[in-house]
Amino acid sequence: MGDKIKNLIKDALKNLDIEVADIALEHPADLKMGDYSTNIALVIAKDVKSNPKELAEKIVATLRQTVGEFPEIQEIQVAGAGFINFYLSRKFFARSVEEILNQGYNIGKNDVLTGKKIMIEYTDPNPFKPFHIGHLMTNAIGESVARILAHSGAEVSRVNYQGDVGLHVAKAIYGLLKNDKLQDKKWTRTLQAANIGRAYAKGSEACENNSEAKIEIDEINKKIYDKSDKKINEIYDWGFKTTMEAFEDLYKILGTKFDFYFLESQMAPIGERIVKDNLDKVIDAPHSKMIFEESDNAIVFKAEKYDPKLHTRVFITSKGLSTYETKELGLTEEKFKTKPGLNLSIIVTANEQMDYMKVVAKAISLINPEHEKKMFHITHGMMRFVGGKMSSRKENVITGESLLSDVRDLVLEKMTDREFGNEEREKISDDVAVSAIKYSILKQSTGGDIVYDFERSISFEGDSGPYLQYSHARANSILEKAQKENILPDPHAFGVEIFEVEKLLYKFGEVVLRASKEYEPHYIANYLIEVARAFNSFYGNNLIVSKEDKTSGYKVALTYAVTFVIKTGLHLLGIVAPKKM
RNA sequence: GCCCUUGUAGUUCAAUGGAUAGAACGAGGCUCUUCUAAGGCCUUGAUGUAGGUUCGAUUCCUACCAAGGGCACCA
Repeated sequence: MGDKIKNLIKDALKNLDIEVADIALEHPADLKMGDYSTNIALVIAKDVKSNPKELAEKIVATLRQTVGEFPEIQEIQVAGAGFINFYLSRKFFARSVEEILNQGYNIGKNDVLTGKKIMIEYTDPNPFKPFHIGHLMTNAIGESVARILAHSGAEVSRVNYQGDVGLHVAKAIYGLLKNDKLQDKKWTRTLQAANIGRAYAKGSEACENNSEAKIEIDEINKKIYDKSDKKINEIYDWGFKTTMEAFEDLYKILGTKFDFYFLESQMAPIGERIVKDNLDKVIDAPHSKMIFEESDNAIVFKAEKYDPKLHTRVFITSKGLSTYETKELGLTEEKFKTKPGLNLSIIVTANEQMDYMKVVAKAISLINPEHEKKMFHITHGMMRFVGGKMSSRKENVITGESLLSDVRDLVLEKMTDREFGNEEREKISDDVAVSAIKYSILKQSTGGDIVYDFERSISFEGDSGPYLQYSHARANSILEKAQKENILPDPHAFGVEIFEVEKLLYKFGEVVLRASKEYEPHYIANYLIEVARAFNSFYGNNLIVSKEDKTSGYKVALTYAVTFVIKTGLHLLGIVAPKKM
């Protein structure tokens, strides 16, 4: 529709002997100001030496001569400083409702990424450490972006990258060795994993405050690498399996299914090979710059030579161990190998990793420019909470599991007066809890920090995930009633009134497209709230299912369209929309 | 010190260079013998400071102020 209006304006301008390169057409923020709006008169007024308002009137007069051929357009008006507003017709909205019914859950799809292979890495919790709400944040964003890109036609692979070796594992094993109770196998997988997380916190604390413990932890670390100690090997195998499986349990509830797992220990030798192949290699000869060079017995990359905003980072330590940066080189290569023909490799992390990711990216651009061009880093803000910084090294960490169960309890409390089977009740409480948490993360743009507020994140009112689910469930309940009363959806049985919710529904595809181009789920979250609000208002002011009402079939059709849009939109946020709640 | 984020109602967040800066929470009032009140309706309140570009700036540029993060062997 937008293109049609643009062409219409172009033709009108041509009639007035005005040529323009591009016409900005937008949806006014306020529905009273029309469905589409252009500022073209304001933009070109100066060039054609005219007053914007008069020019707008002139353009509108010309537009009106041809607009009769377009039954979708009801009215064109000049408003404000010289805006031209287009009001769409009753027929247009009815047609858009019909279109949504035809598309069903395919609504909002586009094909800008059709044929593209995209890999997206997110979540990345480390075995032996707690899965905390920071991981929940990365998971929510990554999963949502993955689904949005798939809705734009991309072939998406989900990837998880995890630190299976390193000091954190040694700390956890130290904590376990010092406290047998934390190794108890009689608990559920989830509780065992929580104990391992506790052991990590204890080991970490000991490492900071006790020099003997630090030496012991270093010993353990060596033994983990060379696998020389049977007892440690046993604990390692159990701890690795237990924490990894506990993560899987959580992914199931969260609605994530990874296609590939990469482990740091496996990436290290691949990265080391790349570093060694490029050691002292001179590139960009006139300036005799090198990629990797030796400095203080370590192998480093002096990125500031290429970009003054970057800095030097160590890739291989003086002890010969590869750092995160080197493993990242290996990981990048592995990703492209795993998925031949990969067009885009996305990584989602907190923004504290931004600067060194840039250094790594610079190194890759020198080694393999083709890969670097296909990489994209989505950074999100830090999850912080009232009362200080959260750290899994201390025990003031909120784990994903504990947060979920707290929210679930509140949901169950709220559901006591509704009738459900036990299994159904469990499933719905999971879905609503996940929705409360994910929505509180996804409703804001990904750049900034999130101040974590327990009360707020579990809110079921207003601007929340459960509000969206509730709106969807209510709509479904109406559809059930309509079915019982044998009122079929009929997109042609409309009356004169145009409901606000109709004016929102047809924009869904544009919102998905924008979210997909900018990797920003919050556009969808905000849009869905608007739709839900408009629907709830419609619901409150209209009797939808009614034998006496000749337009009831249309209202039912509209309600169907709302469920398709909300359910599909929630899916793109990684949230399930239950039929009842 | 240098680099990167971010500064919007009391609070948490929106606003593809546009019109009267939107929500939600909070506070106050109304609303369920019609389809789920986790709802609806009404009232209340904000662009860090100083310049610049522009017909028009929350948005772009510069400086300053404030918060957070990063800057060599942790990830």
